[in-house]
Amino acid sequence: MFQPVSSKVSFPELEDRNLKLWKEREVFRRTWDDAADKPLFMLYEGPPTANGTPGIHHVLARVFKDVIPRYKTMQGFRAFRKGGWDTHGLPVEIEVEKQLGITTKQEIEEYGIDKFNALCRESVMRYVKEWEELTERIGFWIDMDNAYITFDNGYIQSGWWIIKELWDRKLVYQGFKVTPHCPRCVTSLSSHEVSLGYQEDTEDPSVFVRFPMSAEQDKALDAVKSMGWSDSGWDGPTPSVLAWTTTPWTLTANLALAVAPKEEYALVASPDGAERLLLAKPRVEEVLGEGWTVQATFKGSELQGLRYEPPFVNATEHEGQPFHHRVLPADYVGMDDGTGVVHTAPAYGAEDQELGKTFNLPTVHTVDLQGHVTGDYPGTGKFVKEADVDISADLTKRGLMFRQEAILHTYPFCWRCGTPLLYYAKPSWYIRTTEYKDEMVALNGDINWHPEHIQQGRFGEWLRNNVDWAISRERYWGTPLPIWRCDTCDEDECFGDLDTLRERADAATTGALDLDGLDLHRPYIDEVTVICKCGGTMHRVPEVLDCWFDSGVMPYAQFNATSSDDPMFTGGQFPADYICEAVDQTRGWFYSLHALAVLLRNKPSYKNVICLGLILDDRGEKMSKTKGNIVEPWSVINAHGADALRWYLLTAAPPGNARRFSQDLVEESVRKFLLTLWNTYSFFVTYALLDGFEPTSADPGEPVAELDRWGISELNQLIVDVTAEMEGYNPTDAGRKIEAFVGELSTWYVRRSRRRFWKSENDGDKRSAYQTLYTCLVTLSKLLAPLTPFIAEEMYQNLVVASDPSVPDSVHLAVFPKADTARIDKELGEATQLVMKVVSMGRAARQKVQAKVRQPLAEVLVMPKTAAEGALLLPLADQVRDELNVKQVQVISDAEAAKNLAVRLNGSVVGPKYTDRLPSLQKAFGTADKEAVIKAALTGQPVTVGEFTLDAEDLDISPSSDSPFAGVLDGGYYVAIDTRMTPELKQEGLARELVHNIQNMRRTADFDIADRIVVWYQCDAALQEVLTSDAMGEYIRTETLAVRVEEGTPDADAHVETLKIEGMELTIGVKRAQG
RNA sequence: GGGCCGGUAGCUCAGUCGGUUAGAGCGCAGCUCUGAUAAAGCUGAGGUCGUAAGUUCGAAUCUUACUCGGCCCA
Repeated sequence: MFQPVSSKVSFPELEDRNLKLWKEREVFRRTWDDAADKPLFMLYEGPPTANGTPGIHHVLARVFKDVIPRYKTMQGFRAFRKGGWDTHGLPVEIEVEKQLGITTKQEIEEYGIDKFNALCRESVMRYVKEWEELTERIGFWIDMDNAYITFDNGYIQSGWWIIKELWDRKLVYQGFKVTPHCPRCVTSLSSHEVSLGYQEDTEDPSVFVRFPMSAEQDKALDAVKSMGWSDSGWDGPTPSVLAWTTTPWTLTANLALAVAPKEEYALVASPDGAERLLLAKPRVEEVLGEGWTVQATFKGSELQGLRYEPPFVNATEHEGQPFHHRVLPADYVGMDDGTGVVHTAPAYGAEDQELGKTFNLPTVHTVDLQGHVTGDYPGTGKFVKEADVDISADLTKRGLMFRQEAILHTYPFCWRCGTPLLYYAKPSWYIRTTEYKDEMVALNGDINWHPEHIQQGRFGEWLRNNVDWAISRERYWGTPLPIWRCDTCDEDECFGDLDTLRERADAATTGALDLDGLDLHRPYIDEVTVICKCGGTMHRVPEVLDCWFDSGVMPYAQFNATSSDDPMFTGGQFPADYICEAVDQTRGWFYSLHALAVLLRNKPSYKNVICLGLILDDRGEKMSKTKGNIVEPWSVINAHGADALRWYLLTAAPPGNARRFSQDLVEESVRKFLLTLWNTYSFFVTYALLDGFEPTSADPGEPVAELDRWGISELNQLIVDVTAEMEGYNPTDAGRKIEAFVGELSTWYVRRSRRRFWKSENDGDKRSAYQTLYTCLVTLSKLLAPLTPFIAEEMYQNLVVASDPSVPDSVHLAVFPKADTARIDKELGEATQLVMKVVSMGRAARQKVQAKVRQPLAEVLVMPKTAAEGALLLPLADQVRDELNVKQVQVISDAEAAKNLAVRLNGSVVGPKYTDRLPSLQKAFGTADKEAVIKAALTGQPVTVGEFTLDAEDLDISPSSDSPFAGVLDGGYYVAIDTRMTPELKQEGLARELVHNIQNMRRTADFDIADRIVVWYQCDAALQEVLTSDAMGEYIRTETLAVRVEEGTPDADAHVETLKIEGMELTIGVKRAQG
């Protein structure tokens, strides 16, 4: 027998109960341990950082991560779900800096790297407990007991192995990376820190500088010939390229001039002909004003290779070859400011550096890390902003300054100390991902992206514009870069494992260290020195690896793999079947996973990915700590429960879209879906208990009742749909379809079936109704299990486990439903939709004439749109009759319908159309055969009235007011009720009115549904006639479970009310019958 | 400045291949029904489908430009 289920429910309590049940029965563990023979389904958990409390956006990701493995488990897979923690990186260090009240690297080193890193280690796991609690509470099943942690030695060694693999393939190199740098703090700033310090209206110099073309040029260059160059030099004044900059100090490091390859450039001569300048044609007038004449024009691409004289001598050779300063093409050059020629100093601009890499330019520094000019330049020794003055003066003196002004613009300053930031190229370690760009792009095509547009859009775009991946950071708390450099000969060597390192370690200095027990972090690993082949001593380079590298090695490091023969590669643990993160991971984890897998295995590392949009607040703004609009997940969960939150997050919006979040919307989704489901469930259990219904596991066979056949048909269609959506990684539409089904189950199936459960005979029809509803509820519990695991478990336990010990003891160990497509009856589905349409129109018709549904009527007329629909409707006429409370349903033709309709000209259409001919049309229309006109118009045919041909739009058809039928016309359907009353109908109406009132009294008196009662009444003759008539009296007793209905004074303890029915007053008393 | 996504009722969202009258839920107003419901039903108010142009017999849907919002990059 089932446990009774109240319609009142607290979802949070229900969830606590089931959390305990899962724990006691070890359900999650058994999905793995008892499934050793099943195929693996791999989830890779993108590790969160546990140095802050989880927010609602984390819940979003965790719910979507959870849904798919739960579904796959029920489909017969062994779902691998190992948790993980991201523990390294700058945010952790900044947190500790705050704690210590320090801000610079120097202070960290003074404090002691060992102590600093110990604090980092502590800090990063500070909120692990909160994360674990929330994870468990929302029902995200992931193995947190065996989570991988990126700071573990085992994890670090996997990273080392991968660096070594890439190193051996010559894919790791040291180059320069331009970063925003604070010369006072002597440190790089993260992009987040930079964005804290932008200042508008900063005054800076704005200088236009001549770059005279070199006397020596490449003979192959057509452009220089047309400018008048030959072996003997320039014919006429030497032309100069004109370029613009706001940082004169970077001119000391100028190595190239960049032009837009697709734009047009012009060689122009000054009005007096003494000067010739080359710049972008669209910029000529704005920069030079009027009077300059165009001598020749060139595509930017034609200028590539043009040699010029740099303002300062800074490089004459590179990699053993003579170096010449040249014009080079770059897509980033714009036409909106400057001269369309961009001065390029690879050491002091990110784009400059990229261009430098493309064309193999050296990186020449003329400024030190404190921002002081070095070498032999104007202003040497001064801070760059002061040196600007000296440099400008020098250029003016040498005639290279074309124009000098000042501008106001937005410039970044250090958020800590207010010093202007410099973009500065620092040595950095790279992985040569560009070598595998084509493979990365191609293999991205094998990944199943949701939403699809990310694949060729944001992610594809990112891959196509790939630049080498900078993987090192000059910091402390991170995986140390396993590269040692010789003090003597500068040789670098990479160590991929501890054994090799141990063999090569310098016993004299390292001997005392126990490598196996060593914390592989700084500063300890830095103490290990190695003897170089040259005999010198090698020290580890100071850098640590970026935490994105940590995340990218996760597929291998979570198994502590240290070789490409590791069993994980052949055991199905790679690649992942599924990952899920928010869209901000496009350049983060999605990329780091993909890049490393392509480089290492020439394979994608995930097959399917759901890429989630951001969560915004209820006003559509991004949630952030500073705005204070963060929604705390616990308050939502405590108020509405985890299933409610899950359901809302899963179904309210497509996962890829940015979405607004508000607690009100969660509440709405509870009311709309969870409560409807619960009430249906509660209804079933309540009546099943009354009737002693026991489910059988045997297939009850084809149900007899049309309604049951419909329910089962819709249910099987639902299984087909939900399975398809889940297989397509679309839990949102799966959920929406379930919601639609539950709605119809509750408001159509159950409402229509109420009397079948309520009637006293325990016959086959009743049993069929129970069996149908039972089947629907049990199937729903399984379909819902991945989405709302708690309520699904609650229903399954009570409906299935309690009465059948042979089934799995948790819905999450059960098999996902399989559709019986033979039971899907599409025609019946359409017919039922039609019934709903007709019933809806019938109610509208009743409403029009204020005819209560409680009052039976003789007949309803239905004109369907097509004859075929009429045939579809007829077998279900009973349902229409019942819903509309009429004695008869008649399907009628257009012609018959026309009798009850009126037609007039649609003035607003006909008026403008016929203007002055309107009176004669009206005359003709007045004498026309109205029924013929209506009939034609209903079928959409044009109709001839006198000399006029009228279309449907010219006519306005409406139910006729002088017909006894009150009708409604909508979309080609006509439904009309017969408003004529007979004494019998009237009496029946009164009887129903009495039943209605007595039922209300039962409820007010708080009787149990099954209580038998005694009824007393005092009323006038008309009502008494109803109460005492054979047919109606019996009907009233049956409906109200009355053992006696008698005239007289109620017992003193009866519940008594005085009522008015149809203007007639009566007094009724009700009381529980004895025994 | 570049890339991607979105803009449909007061709110949250559907809208299939371009095709009849652009829908649902919530909210609001009125009515009805009800011994499962914290429900449900009916009616009404509420829409320039972001704007404009184009393609087409026909555009919420396709194309282009613009605009607003969001994200990423520079």
